[in-house]
Amino acid sequence: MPAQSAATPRKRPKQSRSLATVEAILTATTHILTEDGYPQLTTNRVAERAGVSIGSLYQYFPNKEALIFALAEHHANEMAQLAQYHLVESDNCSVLDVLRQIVKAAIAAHAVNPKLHRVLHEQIPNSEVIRHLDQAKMENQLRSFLEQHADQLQPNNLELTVFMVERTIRALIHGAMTDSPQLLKTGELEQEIMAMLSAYLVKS
Amino acid sequence: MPAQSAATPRKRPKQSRSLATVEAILTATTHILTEDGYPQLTTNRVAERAGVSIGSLYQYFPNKEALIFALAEHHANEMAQLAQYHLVESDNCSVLDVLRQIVKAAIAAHAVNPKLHRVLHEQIPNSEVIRHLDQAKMENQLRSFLEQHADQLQPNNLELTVFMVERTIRALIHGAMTDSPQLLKTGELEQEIMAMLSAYLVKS
DNA sequence: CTAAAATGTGAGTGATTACTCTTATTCTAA
DNA sequence: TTAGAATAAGAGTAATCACTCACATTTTAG
Repeated sequence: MPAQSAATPRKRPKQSRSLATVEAILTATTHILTEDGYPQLTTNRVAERAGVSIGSLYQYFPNKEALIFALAEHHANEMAQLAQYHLVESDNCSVLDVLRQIVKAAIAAHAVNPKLHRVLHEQIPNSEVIRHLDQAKMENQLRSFLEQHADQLQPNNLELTVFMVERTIRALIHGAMTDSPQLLKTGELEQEIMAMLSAYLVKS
Repeated sequence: MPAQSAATPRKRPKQSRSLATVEAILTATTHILTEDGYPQLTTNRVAERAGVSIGSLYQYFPNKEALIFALAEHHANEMAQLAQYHLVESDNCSVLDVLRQIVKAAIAAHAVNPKLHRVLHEQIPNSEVIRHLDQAKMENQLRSFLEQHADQLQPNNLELTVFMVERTIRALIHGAMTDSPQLLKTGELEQEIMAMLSAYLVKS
């Protein structure tokens, strides 16, 4: 089961020198992915673009997969961090207010690096692993929200509702990012997701 | 723009012999994809598994991409055909009845070959092209439905509504196929999608 | 200052793979 | 019967790529 070991850094960088190396490698990976796409992502290319030797790359990433996973993890953390920022004050708010906050947070999170996000989810082999990084965090937020307001909500099956809402939000944001970016800019998407989810969730 | 030419058969099979060859190649491709996944899909392997020489493969498919696209097209057609079967009689039915038919049809279509469907959409590079095959057909069905019952429906922006409903249905079915197959078998998913979409669409 | 640890280097390797090309076999039509 | 078209065969090729390894340089600590 090298599921972990395959994705675990071979060495931990200890000096600032090596920290810079690792950062340069991750940055180069991001740039190649967003500018040229996954098929152009070779480890030699990454090293070259990072201004680092191929040997150095393999000191910190045991294989290509680990490199991509590290990048995906980093990106997922940045998204979660930004989302958290949108979810500060959820007391003395109506159900709809909190729901709107969640939708806004999800949209904001997807704006961190849309190109990278898309490549990570559409072009990387075994992207399911990457998907679970985002998914798990959002499901937890949703579960907590749905539990707290259970009395004001229509559906009674918690896990099923978490599934429905999480998938719906992510699919719509991702789809808009890809095929209709203007829906995001104008706020139309936020409004329409709210219309859909409030009709589904809230007792009338 | 070799978008077409790259995916166009190099030669059209004319004798029954060659038709069998092409069919064997597509079948072998399906089996390798569903059993071993995309990384294991090499053209030599396909030929071997099909009991055909590699030279023969390249007589009918100019490159690997064209082979995959042909398979995706074939699968999309099978899905559309099965969906159409579920949409025969839509006269003197209520809005909800027609909507339920559409949901049922979409679920049935995804049951044609779930494993292949998943690989095509998750593992193939440039899967967006493949996605559009399914997407376009479903959007047309939805647009026609939404137009016909516009007076009984809440949303007023047709294209936006098509977007919302199409993405939602596909994401939920795909997600259930992947992560909670029992939701499909028990009919829970159909019921919950209906709850969500009817609340969103139908005037109360 | 010095030894050892950490870090960096990049030519090289072995394996893989998409695709070609030449030759052989089978079918069709007249 | 036969010429030519269609089809099949599969060894070979050129390119790519993930990854190693032996060695060089820099940093740290005592």
